[in-house]
Amino acid sequence: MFSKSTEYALRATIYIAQKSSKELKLGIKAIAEGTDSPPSFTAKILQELTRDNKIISSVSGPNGGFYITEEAKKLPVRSILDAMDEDGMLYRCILGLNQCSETKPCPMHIQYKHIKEQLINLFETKTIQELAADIRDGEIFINND
Amino acid sequence: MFSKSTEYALRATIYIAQKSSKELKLGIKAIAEGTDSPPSFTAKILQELTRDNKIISSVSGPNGGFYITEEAKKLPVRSILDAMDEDGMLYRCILGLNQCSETKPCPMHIQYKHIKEQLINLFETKTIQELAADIRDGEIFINND
DNA sequence: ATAATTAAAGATATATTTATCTTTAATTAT
DNA sequence: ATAATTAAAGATAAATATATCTTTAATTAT
Repeated sequence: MFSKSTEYALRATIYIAQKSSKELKLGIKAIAEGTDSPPSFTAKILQELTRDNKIISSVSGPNGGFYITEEAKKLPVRSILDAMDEDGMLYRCILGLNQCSETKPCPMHIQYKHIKEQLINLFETKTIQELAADIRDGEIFINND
Repeated sequence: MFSKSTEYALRATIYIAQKSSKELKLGIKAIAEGTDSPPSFTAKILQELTRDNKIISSVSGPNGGFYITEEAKKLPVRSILDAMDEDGMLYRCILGLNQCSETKPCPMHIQYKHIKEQLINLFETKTIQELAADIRDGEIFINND
């Protein structure tokens, strides 16, 4: 469905939202371990999410690390896809046709339409906060242990 | 959603199912043009679909080309994903976790579950024949013209 | 049989994705 | 101020996906 980069971005963001606060920042190593992701690659990805503090915030130096603001936690999960330049995935034709639309549908368009709408709805309405809350509450996991 | 290879495979198969018969085979050039796909890459992909005549059949030489048997037309669209080794996509965790399951769900599992079921259902029940019939009947398109 | 046509197979090329490593800059504690 | 710590930035490497081109094999028409 998504690229590895985006998977790591989603996992890292959810993990940070669950475990960190402005007072308790997370280092790259902890994040990578907590989400079963390669550390240096995750670092690169967090740079993208941190750019302009769009989604993740960071501070260099001792006791530095990554955290997410309460404001950013309210962003829809879709904003992570946006930051990774993969939001197009949600809206594309499932057969990869550029011209596919209501008036010029591909053979799978009508069937896929409903599914696509639900996918879009999921990513546009579910917030980072909500996913992190789930993980905190019950038996929800963000790694492979 | 899918790789370019799989998109081309889906488009080519549907196109062949709609336009060809054992009597009227289609050349690689016609298929590539009809589906807005790169010819030589499409040729490679058709080799995979033709292997063991699993999905597409082919004949070399003059008046040769690609066609699909009535039997193969009855295969679910999923069999194309199988042939392209991309059927895993339908069943994977949306966050890319190996251990994600009912009993060990990722933060998106419960929400995504319903959508995934519909995706699987679409690809497992819809046949190649049905998609080709749609395209024949009405205003359904398989290219970008 | 020969020539023409077409797909199959194989070699190669290019682009993109995934991943790591090194250097730099920022921040903090002492 | 200095040293230590941490992320940012940049360079590089490896793997995979995408794409093309050439040679071979199969088939058909003549």
